[in-house]
Amino acid sequence: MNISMREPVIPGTSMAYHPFLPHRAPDFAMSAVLGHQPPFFPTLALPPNGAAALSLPGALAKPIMDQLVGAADSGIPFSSLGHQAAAHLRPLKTLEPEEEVEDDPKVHLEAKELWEQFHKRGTEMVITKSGRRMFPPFKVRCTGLDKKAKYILLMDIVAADDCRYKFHNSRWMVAGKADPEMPKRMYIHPDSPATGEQWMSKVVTFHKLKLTNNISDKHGFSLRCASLPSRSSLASLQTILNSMHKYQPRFHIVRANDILKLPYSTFRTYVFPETEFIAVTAYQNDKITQLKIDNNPFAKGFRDTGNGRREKRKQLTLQSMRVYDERQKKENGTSDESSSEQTAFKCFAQSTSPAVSAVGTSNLKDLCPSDGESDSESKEDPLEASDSGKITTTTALTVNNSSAAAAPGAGGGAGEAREKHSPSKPSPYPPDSAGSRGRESASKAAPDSRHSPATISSSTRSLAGEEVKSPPREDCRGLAKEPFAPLTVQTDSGGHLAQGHLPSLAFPPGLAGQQFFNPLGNGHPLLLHPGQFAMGGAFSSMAGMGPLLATVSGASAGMSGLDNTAMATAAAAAAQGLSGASAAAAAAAALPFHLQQHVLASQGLAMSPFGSLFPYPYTYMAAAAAASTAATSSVHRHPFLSAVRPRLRYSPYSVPVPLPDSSNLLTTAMPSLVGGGGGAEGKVGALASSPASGALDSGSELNSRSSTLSSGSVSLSPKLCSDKEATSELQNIQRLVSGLESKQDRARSGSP
DNA sequence: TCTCACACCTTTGAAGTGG
DNA sequence: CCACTTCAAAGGTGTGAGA
Repeated sequence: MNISMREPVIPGTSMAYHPFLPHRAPDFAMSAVLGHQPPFFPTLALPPNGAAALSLPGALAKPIMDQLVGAADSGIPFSSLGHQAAAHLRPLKTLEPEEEVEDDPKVHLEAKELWEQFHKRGTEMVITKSGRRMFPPFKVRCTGLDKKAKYILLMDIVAADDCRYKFHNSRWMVAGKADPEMPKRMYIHPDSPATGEQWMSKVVTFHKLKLTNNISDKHGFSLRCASLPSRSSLASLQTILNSMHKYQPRFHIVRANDILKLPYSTFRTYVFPETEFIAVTAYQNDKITQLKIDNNPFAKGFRDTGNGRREKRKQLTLQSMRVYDERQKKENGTSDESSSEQTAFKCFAQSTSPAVSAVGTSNLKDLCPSDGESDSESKEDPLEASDSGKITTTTALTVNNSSAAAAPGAGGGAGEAREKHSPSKPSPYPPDSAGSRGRESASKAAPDSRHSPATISSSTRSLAGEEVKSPPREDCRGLAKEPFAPLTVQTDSGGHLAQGHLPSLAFPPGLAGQQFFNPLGNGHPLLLHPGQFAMGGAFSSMAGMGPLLATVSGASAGMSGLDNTAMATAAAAAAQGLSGASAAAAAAAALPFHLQQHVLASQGLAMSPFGSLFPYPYTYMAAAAAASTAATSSVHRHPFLSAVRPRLRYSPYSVPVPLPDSSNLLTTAMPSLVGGGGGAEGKVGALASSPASGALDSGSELNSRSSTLSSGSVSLSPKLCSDKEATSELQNIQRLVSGLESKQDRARSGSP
């Protein structure tokens, strides 16, 4: 990246996009300057003091983008572009070789069985104003990464469908159309960027991510944050969800050595259908509650097996009943003592199950008839049962994978680390939090780090247990050994995003309109751990990235620039019941490419009701999203979970080239369907054994343990940074940025 | 349906202790 | 200086009452 901040400010750019303005978040988004679909339009949510550090010369964006878009549309060689545009093409071009290097990432969901158990019951995730963690925690293990290359790992949570749900008659039912979707945020793993080797050596966890329904939540660290967040808040960032709506977490791998390159990097997206959940403010399904209680160590106090509140309550009640019984006996000497006693016991036994064999345990038995051993383990240590015990044991029994167990080196190391940890104090998330403290048990984590041969193959299970038999899934059924397997999308080549073919993409009914196809086009802001901004390299390169990362400025042209056809399309889409986003996407799809960007950007910005936090709400998606959404008028998002894992490559760097039809895309997207098409999916089972079992905790010991991270972009773990240090870093950043700002101000005033 | 205070629990890190 | 233990604060849970 060789772009200098001394780039002259180009006039005519809306100040609203100036990132230095205090009333706006340091939002910057890279427009689809070259016709590709940026995986998302990131809005960095930053710690207050560091926010300015990401301030970028957004004012440059529009004119440059106009040049690029114009060139892309007209086929003008980039070399003929003005120096500004050309300057911004350089980094893109230099990235190409890196993107060309073939790696074959595979992602395996940790605690898969646990997730499946929850999923069978229609998992609920509690969301609160202050934010609640996900349980089970979202943890994955990566393989197939290029050991040397650096990757950024992200997670986000998107709506699974367009429905609102209600819990009625002990089951979740659709209760209408979804409420307007909350602005989404990308959660960047705090260890990002790290080498593939480092990622693969650990379990990547995102348990620090919290779910909230509080739209004024500040934990995205917007500019509006008035004070330096506490250390705890640094480590826990939140994403906003709607209660009673269904969501799907997604995991993204981006090969990039700098967070700032995210916008033009290739995204590989992995979706694990079993991680789908319904957000609730209070548990609706008792079974879910019990399952959580039985598995979440923090809820230990509610277990029937221990001395928790429930047990005490139960005992109290039991005691009072006994007293009552005795009184009855005295009053009525003819009563059957034993029977009355038993009656009382039966009553509780039925309602709450015996202490040792908890309800949850029995539930698990129902779910997993064969894992009696898990049960016993869970009794001994429910905590272990949650992640290591049950899951690991079950895994050992049911998952035919010895790769993890065959990783003695790493496992041994982890085991040593675990020795420090008191066995009586297991971590709730052994592979991560325990690992972060060097207590991880390899013997437990290793079996957990199984590979999923079916990881890349399609799932035969649809959401909510429905059996949606889409042809692709039928085709892949034979390949899928596991009921759940991640969907993968790789964003890469951008040809199909071009205007001409957009509406013609023939996605399977299930995929068309499926949000999954625009998953990264949602305009997710980025949730970054503050430590990730303590990157000298990042900031230095950031300066040059300004224009590219800057928003699609000048999008204020907005809808006024729409032609009638586009408007009609949008109106029609809206009339057909599409969401606003869909309608917008439809409109965009009907527009010339360069207009699409503007329209969408404009809408997104205009519609953002959340101020600085959400400059690019859902509608701020680009062409791919538009294509997928517009491809069908019937919103059928579900299918993306039931369909074959698509693997799309949206190259951020290529000029849009219309595809003849969708077959090309699908060929790439569904290698499992098109024989040999995809390679990655075809290599099921060919995974190398996972190295260590360890945790790449959000707290992240990665950086502290490893000195191999490049010095320029090492992300400091929040845990490792004291507040003082963080403050200092942020102040430095602020100074840096203030310098940039003054530069830019001068440039702006000096330009015509 | 949501919010809040609450009790119960784990995690975390600092302080203390001993070798 | 290191390893270990102890302790207290912080924070994660589901509960249940009330709005």
